[in-house]
Amino acid sequence: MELEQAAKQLEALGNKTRLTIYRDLVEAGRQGNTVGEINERLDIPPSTLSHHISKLVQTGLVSQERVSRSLVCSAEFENMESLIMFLASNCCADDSSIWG
Amino acid sequence: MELEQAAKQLEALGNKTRLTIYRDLVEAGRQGNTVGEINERLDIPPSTLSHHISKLVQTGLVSQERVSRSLVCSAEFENMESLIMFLASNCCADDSSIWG
DNA sequence: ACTACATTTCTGGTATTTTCGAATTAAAGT
DNA sequence: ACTTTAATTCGAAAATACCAGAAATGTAGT
Repeated sequence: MELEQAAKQLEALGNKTRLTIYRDLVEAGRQGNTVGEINERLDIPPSTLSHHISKLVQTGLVSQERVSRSLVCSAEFENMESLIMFLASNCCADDSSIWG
Repeated sequence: MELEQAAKQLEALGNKTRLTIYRDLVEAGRQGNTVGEINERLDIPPSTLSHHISKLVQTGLVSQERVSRSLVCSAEFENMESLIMFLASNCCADDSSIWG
């Protein structure tokens, strides 16, 4: 992964609200959650929520798929893994210390 | 690690300049780099650089120690590892897929 | 005390982010 | 076509981030 993309993903996660949203999606697993469900659970106004989700989608950490009237959001686990890999290989002293 | 602290650290790393600074410190290893060395290598104006480093220090990702007239900055590897652990355990589908 | 050096803090300007109500678009049922 | 539901986009305010020159601070040598 390139530094610039990593920085953008880190920035997207570097906000309490968005990190909470992302974690909620992780908990939901592959099947994801609709925007409405996230809204109900976390009590974030629709427009605010939409912007935050949009930021996560832009960076590839979350994907969206329309199912009838709802938009289902899912965590993109593979991209998160890539980000973690980036941090471990570029930002750690020695991989063995953490991967061992 | 708590969500709020993780968000702050992610935010600190979620900036191209700061992520570059941090990587530079990782490369320098335990012995670190003085602010002046970072300044020379990355060509960032002193005041700007100082602010960025300060943000990294605030979140615990970097530490500073005065050595004579210079300030030596070092990456706090253990805190970075904690952050990676947080991401892997709270923000990934299944640890086994990445730690295997 | 004076000078040089290393870095921070001050200051101010510009840009971006965050927030959220209101208006709008999209989809589905009646 | 009309209504309801689901979510986005618009618009505008407040807060925060970013940048960098100038001034101040701390440290060491003369």
